[in-house]
Amino acid sequence: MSEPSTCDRILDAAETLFAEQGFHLASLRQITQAAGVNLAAVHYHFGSKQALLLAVFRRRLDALNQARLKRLEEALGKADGPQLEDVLDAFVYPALAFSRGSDADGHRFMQLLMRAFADRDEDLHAAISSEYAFVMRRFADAIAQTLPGREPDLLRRQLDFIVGALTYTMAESSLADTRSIASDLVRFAAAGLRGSGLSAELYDSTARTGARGTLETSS
Amino acid sequence: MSEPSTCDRILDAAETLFAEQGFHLASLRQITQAAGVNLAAVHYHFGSKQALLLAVFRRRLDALNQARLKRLEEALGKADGPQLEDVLDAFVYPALAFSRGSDADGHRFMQLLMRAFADRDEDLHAAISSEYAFVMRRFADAIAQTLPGREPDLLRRQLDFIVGALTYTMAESSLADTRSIASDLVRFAAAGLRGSGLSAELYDSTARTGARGTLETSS
DNA sequence: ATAATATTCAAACATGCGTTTAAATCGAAC
DNA sequence: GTTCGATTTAAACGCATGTTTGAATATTAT
Repeated sequence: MSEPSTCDRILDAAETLFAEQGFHLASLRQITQAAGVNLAAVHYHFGSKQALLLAVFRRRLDALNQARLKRLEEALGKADGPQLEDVLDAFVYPALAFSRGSDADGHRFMQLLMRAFADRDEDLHAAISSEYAFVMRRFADAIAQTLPGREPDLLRRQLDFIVGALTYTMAESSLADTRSIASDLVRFAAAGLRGSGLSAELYDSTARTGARGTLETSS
Repeated sequence: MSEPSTCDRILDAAETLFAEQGFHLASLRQITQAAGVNLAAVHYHFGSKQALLLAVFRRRLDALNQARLKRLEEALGKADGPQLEDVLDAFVYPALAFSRGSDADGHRFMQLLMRAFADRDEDLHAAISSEYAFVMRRFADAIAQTLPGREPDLLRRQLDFIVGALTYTMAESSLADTRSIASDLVRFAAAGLRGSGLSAELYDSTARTGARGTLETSS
């Protein structure tokens, strides 16, 4: 009885095969065969293929969110108030460590996560968003606290830049050192945030000669 | 004969449906019905569903690469040498304009492109890379020219950050103004690049004293 | 007009899919 | 030891898919 349960074996196999081949290409026959369980076990324990995918996501996102929030709490509890780099690191590092840890499936899950963002599956998107919205707002608030006066719309847009950079980086198959990648990304994001406090829209209102017109103010 | 040819009608419908639903979910019956052509026309003109996908990519990537390189040439031809913002804009703006232009299919194609990066389809990945490698190197060289002394490995990594931010932003369905998004992203990327070029030891300011401990201490 | 070629068409083929079913097997509780 | 619910199993169902086929039609050149 040291064997993992049927549910866990299905979840593990599904996570691997969904990430490797995509949701629609990975078949339940493949998954159940890799898990060493019967085909019908999926519908017995989860109800449908789609519900299985959601279960795979939930299991990992819970752990990731917890790790991120724990680090965020540490950053917020500092004596002098939160430092921007600490907040960014609390967001970036757990995800990268998760995607490159000793568990090879972590990396595959992160590829699956990026796939989910690329997909237009609305049910899946909604499920992930609801699982993430709370965490994202905590981080947005913390970052705003370190950048007083920043317009909320611009900050949201810049957070998307960081999420994109992080997601894309995680999906890359390069096996470079996690900590150094996290360091580089935090530094890059912090510099990007600090160095572009004013929205381009404020400049665009007067310069109508195209994007380059607004960009040549590279003082 | 004022109607578009069968090939073009298939390509248009395929681009839309691949982007909306993904490669494996969009069926040839859907595509040929939307195009108003017979089911077998796909195999007659393209050979297979996969070959149709590659044809869809090639048609758009040619145009995007051309637009990017044209703007890059303009940036490189400036009297005082290329400005970092101009080079970044040459990379960012055509993609964003393409994804949000008057042609609604442009946006869908960019979603399809992000999907391709998330997919592990090696044939597709190789085809896209070969179509992109030349352009990417041109831009990497141009950026390196504006940031003398930057370590090539770090620059490559930072370029991936920018590609990720751009790709993720393009896949978002928000309909905000293209030029303002491009400007914000260029400004963010330029600040990120300029502000994080120094090694960790030299990058030392009061704002960062807490980050190093967090980043380089494993939990 | 005729022949040759290129293209379109409706129909079928083989396959794999997610799902369902109903019987078989297991594990405790009484 | 029997009973009863939980779990596993093998088999089948219905359906959609990519692909192929061969005849019908349009296009072009002679």
